[in-house]
Amino acid sequence: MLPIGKFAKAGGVGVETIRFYQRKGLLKIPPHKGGIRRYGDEDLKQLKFILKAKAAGFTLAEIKELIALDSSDDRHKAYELASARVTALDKQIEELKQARNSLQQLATECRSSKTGPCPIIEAFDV
Amino acid sequence: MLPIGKFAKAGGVGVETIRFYQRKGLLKIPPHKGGIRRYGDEDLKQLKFILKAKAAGFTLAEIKELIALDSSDDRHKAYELASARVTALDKQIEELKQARNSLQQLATECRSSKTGPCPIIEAFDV
DNA sequence: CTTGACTCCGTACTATGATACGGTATTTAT
DNA sequence: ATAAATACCGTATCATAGTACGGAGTCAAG
Repeated sequence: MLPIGKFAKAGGVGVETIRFYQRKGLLKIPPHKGGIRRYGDEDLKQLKFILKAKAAGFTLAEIKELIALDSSDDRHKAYELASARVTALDKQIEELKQARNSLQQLATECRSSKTGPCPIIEAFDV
Repeated sequence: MLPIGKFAKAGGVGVETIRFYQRKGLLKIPPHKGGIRRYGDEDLKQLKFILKAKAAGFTLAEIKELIALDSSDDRHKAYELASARVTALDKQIEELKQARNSLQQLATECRSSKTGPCPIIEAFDV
């Protein structure tokens, strides 16, 4: 059972971020045994979930919804949220890949040739 | 030569966004021939560049830098910015792919089985 | 048994990227 | 030639996701 500082560190975020997520209702505030609140495995799991869901492009509001859904029986809603995000992710991944390739080419050109400006704006003119 | 409303529409953004980019120095403010400013092909190209660079994950501040660089001869800086972003994009694309797969699986499970909650938090427990 | 680090909690501030408002001026369509 | 739609510009407000501050309380090591 960790105090907030260790808990935050275990998740790789700052203390203030924990408190922020608590205020938003994404993490519950543990009962305090004598003044200082302590966090356990479940809390850490929840925090890691939040961070991964964030990395998947969910907003905090959506994550809150997912957490509520996690213990509910609304499979349909869960399915919808997940598959909408899969679709959005597919689109985004494609976009990022394209952008990546444009940039890679730009980088290569900028490195190989010696003089004159890099046509940065042109490079994205796909 | 388009007035701001048509120009914004051509780029798929709102008028206020154009004005915002102008204030930020990402778009230049064209001279006004008799009260109303008009935008041409170059402006549209620049706007589209901004939007694509944004999609590539550059911040507006970085985009401003890229635009300045576009007409400068600092190939080295351009190379650095581009390749740093390529690295970041590769990482992000990987992350998104993982997230995508977790979600896809979650969606499938939520659809196929009929009862009980979807283990949403578990699903990300990779 | 104190001193320094950590916690608690409320409130305020920050950064980023827009969006909205409002008064005046100018177009454009009828 | 006049009314509705646009444009101009400065300033204000918003949403998201934090980050910081400050005073009071608590804990742990020397």
